[in-house]
Amino acid sequence: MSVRHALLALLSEGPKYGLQLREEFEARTGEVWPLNIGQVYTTLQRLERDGLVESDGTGDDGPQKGFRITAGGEQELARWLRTPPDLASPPRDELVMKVLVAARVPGTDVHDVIQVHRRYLVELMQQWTRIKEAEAESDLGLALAVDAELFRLDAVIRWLDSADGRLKRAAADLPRPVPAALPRLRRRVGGRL
Amino acid sequence: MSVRHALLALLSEGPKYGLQLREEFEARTGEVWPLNIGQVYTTLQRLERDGLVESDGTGDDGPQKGFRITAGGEQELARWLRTPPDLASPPRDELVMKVLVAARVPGTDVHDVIQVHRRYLVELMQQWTRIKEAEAESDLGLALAVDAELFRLDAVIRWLDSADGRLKRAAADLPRPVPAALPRLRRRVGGRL
DNA sequence: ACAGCCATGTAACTTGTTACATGATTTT
DNA sequence: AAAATCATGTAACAAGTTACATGGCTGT
Repeated sequence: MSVRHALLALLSEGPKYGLQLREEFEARTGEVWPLNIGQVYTTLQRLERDGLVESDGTGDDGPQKGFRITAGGEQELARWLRTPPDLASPPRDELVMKVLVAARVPGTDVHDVIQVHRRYLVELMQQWTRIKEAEAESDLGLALAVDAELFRLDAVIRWLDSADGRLKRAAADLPRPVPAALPRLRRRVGGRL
Repeated sequence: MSVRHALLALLSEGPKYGLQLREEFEARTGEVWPLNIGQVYTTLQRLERDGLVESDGTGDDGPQKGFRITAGGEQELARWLRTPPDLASPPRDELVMKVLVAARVPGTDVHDVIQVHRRYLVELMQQWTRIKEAEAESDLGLALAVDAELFRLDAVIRWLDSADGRLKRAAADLPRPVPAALPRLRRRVGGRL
């Protein structure tokens, strides 16, 4: 749902063709987010089907087949830009899932699992930091994209540490607290917009 | 790729059937991550196809059709728990994309877009905090899941603030710095494990 | 002439979602 | 007997990935 709107945004600056869209997408994200070319074409097809873009004669049945955004497309783009992503039921983070689930797999030490991942995350942050120092000064998109990743990784590391603490405390307090079958209540957050 | 392994982990504690897997998954994540029941069944089919789980006679062709993990499944689970997620080319965050892309959509004020989303994120954090205060004491899974979300949201907010600053500075320094066509270099990070 | 690139596309697959269909058992 | 809930599944779709096929143009 994200790439779709990004392409729409690029087209709002003027007609573009497939490969060009990929290049501009990657340029704006400092080459940090590669974009599959196959997806560009299939996404363009769906956008056309939904009436958000249309072919602008040039290069039909040839190279550099241009697309232009429609009025409906402009409208959808404006809507998207002001609508917060649906964070209501949060994305299932893989690392979080590992920890939640590893805590009870027989023969597995959760703290081991946590530390293995923590080391990897710290190393990743160092790599991104090096890239940022070397190149981000001249490339705003790169700086923003790398920052986003650094903030994200930092948050994950801090969560791992807090989870490690919580799990240690829980293990000390009650050896096996297993609240096996609780009454089910489904949580609902957000949804106001 | 995440749910698949979570189910495997649940089955490593003993045979389970479909609905039961959903219930236990949601219990461990404090009901914060709802799990679609349809996905449970299709994932079980794929796991069986791949030889990671097998049906344990009980309830075949009836209700409570049990599955048990195979040796291959145990092995795959252990591998997964120690393999860091591929963070090399980072996930395309929708909010980050909006900002990177909104910066240049004609007739759009990036700072507006940023502030709209910032307000929403702060409100979401407050909601999660309330839930945590009310219920997390008695539910470790919920506490961990909510913490993960709080850390994540906090990171996003801080990134929004830093991006806002960066964009303001960039606008002041050079009115339109557009480095239109840079030499393409694709970034590679990680990949060591 | 041929290698290499630019450019567009298609096929097959995975993960995930929603909605619907179908029975069996339990509750009222 | 009807309604609710438990339980399993299927169909159709969206988004994303990889790999392959095809053709035009360019430089050697």
